[in-house]
Amino acid sequence: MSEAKSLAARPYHHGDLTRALIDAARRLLEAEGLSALSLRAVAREAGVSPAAPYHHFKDKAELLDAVANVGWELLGSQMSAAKAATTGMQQLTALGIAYVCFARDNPALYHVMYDAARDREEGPEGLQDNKDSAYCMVRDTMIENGADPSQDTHLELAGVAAWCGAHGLAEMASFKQFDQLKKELGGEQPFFEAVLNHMGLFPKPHRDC
Amino acid sequence: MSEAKSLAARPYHHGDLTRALIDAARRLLEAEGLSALSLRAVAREAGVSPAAPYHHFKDKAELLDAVANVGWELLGSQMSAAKAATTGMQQLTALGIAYVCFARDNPALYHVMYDAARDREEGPEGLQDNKDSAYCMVRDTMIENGADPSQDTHLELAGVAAWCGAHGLAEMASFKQFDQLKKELGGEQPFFEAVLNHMGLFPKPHRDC
DNA sequence: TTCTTATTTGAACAACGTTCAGATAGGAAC
DNA sequence: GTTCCTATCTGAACGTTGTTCAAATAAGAA
Repeated sequence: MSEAKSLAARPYHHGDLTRALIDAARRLLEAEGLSALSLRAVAREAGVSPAAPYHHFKDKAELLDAVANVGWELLGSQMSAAKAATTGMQQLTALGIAYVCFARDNPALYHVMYDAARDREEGPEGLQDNKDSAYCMVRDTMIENGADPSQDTHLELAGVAAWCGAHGLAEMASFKQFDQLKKELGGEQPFFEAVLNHMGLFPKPHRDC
Repeated sequence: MSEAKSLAARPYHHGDLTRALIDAARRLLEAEGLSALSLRAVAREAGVSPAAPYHHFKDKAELLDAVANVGWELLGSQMSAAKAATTGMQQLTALGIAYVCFARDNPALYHVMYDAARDREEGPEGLQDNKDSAYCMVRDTMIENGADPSQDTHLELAGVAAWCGAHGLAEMASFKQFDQLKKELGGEQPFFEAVLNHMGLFPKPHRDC
């Protein structure tokens, strides 16, 4: 794990340090966790001096923003793949499972994605405009499967509920307190599915019961 | 905002520095946010030297654990009050709303409560055993309102879904992306209520539709 | 080739978490 | 009341962090 040694005789000008820094940050993030992610460590990992990153990012926060964006793209592509592999109503389940599995497999990255969002008090950046965004994909899939697009408020509510529910589950899925329940339900994925089903992931097909 | 000046002639031995440090930390947390919360700043705020806290807490993390515990107690008491002020099925709604409002009113404290939990990879500490805990209160209220305690797995699932949903909503409620929807629904509390209703906060009264 | 500009470095600063020897004081034993 | 013990607190120190800045270096345009 170090770009520094493998490219020992690196030229003075790096070429694409911006990218290299983001990659180094992601490597450290998964290997050592968020608390060990210092700007200096990222520079070290990329094989440059502590001051070098400041010509590519204004801040440590700005580097983390860039990392977060990579995370959103990765999440989007994984959800997209999950949707493509299923049909009909099951697509919504597949999207939810893919979301939670992403968080389980990239816990530190997932944390960074929401930290960046919380600090600037908006939602995550390219999450509503971008067509491949997680949020829009859920919305589109709901419409494709019979939700009524003219009932705008209700549809949006369903989307928000699904988003909140998936996020809550994603953040708590690793708590040991759920181990027993997971076992009873036959594993982690059935647990995810059961919890998501219990929440408003799916638009109600008929009027209230 | 400083214990230091108001008690200028403090004796060499503080009396209850443990408590004073926790209080100072909470004050700084709400005033300056989590990122500004250094151990040195807490010591400064309490009017002692940077080394003093180490005779009361092993770590910065241990101090934050103590702050988190205060937070869980506070949350429990607010939810308890919300439950006492309502009856029947509305108690569940009231519990959910109280939970989300607590997070809205104490964002930094709420963040610390879950950070401490995530770092040690269990759920929050006194959350399942403690009778006044948020989780047990929801469970009890569900049973009091007709949920079947013999269907253990299903009941627990409902509790977990409610917990995840409320947490997700609590963390995202401040995102600007929801401002429009809040307005359409007539304010923040109706928004909370609508989202929580959409999720599995309430056990389904009849068999599936 | 020379000039301009974008990168990169090394040294520096303040702030942080943490440790440790020494100073101080409250309480127990005499 | 004096002596001793021990918990508490301080001051100074160490290594690390985020960030800034002048000076060094290289790449590309003139």
